[in-house]
Amino acid sequence: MSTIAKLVERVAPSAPLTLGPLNATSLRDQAYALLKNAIAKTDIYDPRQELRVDERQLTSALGVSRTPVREALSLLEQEGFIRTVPRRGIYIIRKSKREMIEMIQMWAALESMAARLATLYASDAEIAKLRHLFDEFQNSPPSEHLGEYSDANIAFHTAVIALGRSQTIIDATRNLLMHVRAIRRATITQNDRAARSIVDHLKIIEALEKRDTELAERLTRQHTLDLAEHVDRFCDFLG
Amino acid sequence: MSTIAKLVERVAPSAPLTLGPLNATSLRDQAYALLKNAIAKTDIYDPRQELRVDERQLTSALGVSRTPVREALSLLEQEGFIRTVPRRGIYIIRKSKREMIEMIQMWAALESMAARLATLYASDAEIAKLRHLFDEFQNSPPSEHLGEYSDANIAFHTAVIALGRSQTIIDATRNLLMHVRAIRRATITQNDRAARSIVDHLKIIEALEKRDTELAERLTRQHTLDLAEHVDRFCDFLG
DNA sequence: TTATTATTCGTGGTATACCATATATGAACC
DNA sequence: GGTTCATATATGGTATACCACGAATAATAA
Repeated sequence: MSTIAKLVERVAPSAPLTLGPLNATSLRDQAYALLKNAIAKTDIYDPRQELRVDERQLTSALGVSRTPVREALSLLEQEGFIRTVPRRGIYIIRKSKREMIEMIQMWAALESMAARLATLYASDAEIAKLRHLFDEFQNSPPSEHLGEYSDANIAFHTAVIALGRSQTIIDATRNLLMHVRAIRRATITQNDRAARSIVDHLKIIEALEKRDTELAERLTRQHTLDLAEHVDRFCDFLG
Repeated sequence: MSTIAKLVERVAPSAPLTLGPLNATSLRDQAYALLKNAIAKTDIYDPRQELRVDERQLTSALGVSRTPVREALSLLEQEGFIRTVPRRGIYIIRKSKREMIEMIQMWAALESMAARLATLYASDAEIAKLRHLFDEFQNSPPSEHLGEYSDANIAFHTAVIALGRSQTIIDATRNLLMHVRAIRRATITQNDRAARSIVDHLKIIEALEKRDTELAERLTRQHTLDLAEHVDRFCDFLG
């Protein structure tokens, strides 16, 4: 049984007797969500990780036919998570270092635009909430809670994007996050980056509060471009 | 026969006797490309335009079964070009004004990042080519050749993005272009925007030539944000 | 043993039949 | 004539059988 298949839970485990709409969403969408979650949870950069996805094995594991599974896989392929090679198999894609850097640069472009929009359209209350994300790290240095800080770090960037109120940008960054998240986690422990990033974040929050459009945009962009630069230098474990 | 179906040509018209690989690409990909082209050529904002897509009609028009057509439609749905309503039908999506503005803003974010990258990585020769796009408009005002100028305008923006050498950004903007193109064409005739835009373009080219990263980025962003602003004011024909 | 050929098997791709249900149609009744 | 209910139809969703092709394996010859 493949490693991915193990992560997958059955769609309908032991069918409880709840009434109501039995299947609000299509099997295709369920399979899509399930697979995407499985991929997100997998550390695809672990060299020992099996990257093969067995289509027919999935269908039996999910208890559905090939059709909805194949449609879900088609979507994932278009999003760049997997690649299907005719008569060879379906494989989870391991992004190269260059691709990872490009994705971070694109993230920088979108988040900085979101920051710009946030200075124009977000409410004071919404911006104020950003500070709370780091309340617990005010007195104790983040280096002591790297796991929690990493989550807060990602939550911060996601929140800034949400403040921009552009559903288009929010949607576009959702998939990017899946790829970038692993790198953010890995690099947070390097070079005291946690402590530095919290300084940057506070400056960004201040710029947003002052409604300084250009500054908020520039700081946000530069903060993420720094990550791209860091990956370029220190993440040679990527292809 | 639906309007879309009329635009679709048969996949294999009268099968010429050329040897070689008969079907290099899968039927799914062929159907996908065909449908996307058909949608691109359709003026979906013409109120008389039929937006219904008949799945079974398509299969007979293309001479293939439902499976590859359905997979192609799935991809187009995920890209936001169509929407399938269970037991109702499949419809081409007409973007709302807000969505259009968001897409233009996202375009601004990505193209300005590409301009930034271009100042760092593009060659002088590549940047020089940008000027040629407007050679024919140097002496005669663009208002006399709006059709050609509109094409050159779009070519310019696409070229700037290509100079950034980020395949990720290039791919991401390709779909955006399909939506934004119609608006660029429509607005080029308004408010003497053609003449103004050519001035902006020349300034952007100069900034790229001078390798002024911040300036090139800012000018590019502002130029496209101006379009968003213009659409917000004058394009009420959008939902 | 090694090289070559034949065969099997696994894979993704495609065609097709069937299903569930919302809508449309029309018949029956008041 | 209008309302209600039963039936038919159309549509997207799903299951399944089959296909073509290449890789892996086995069989065979040198």
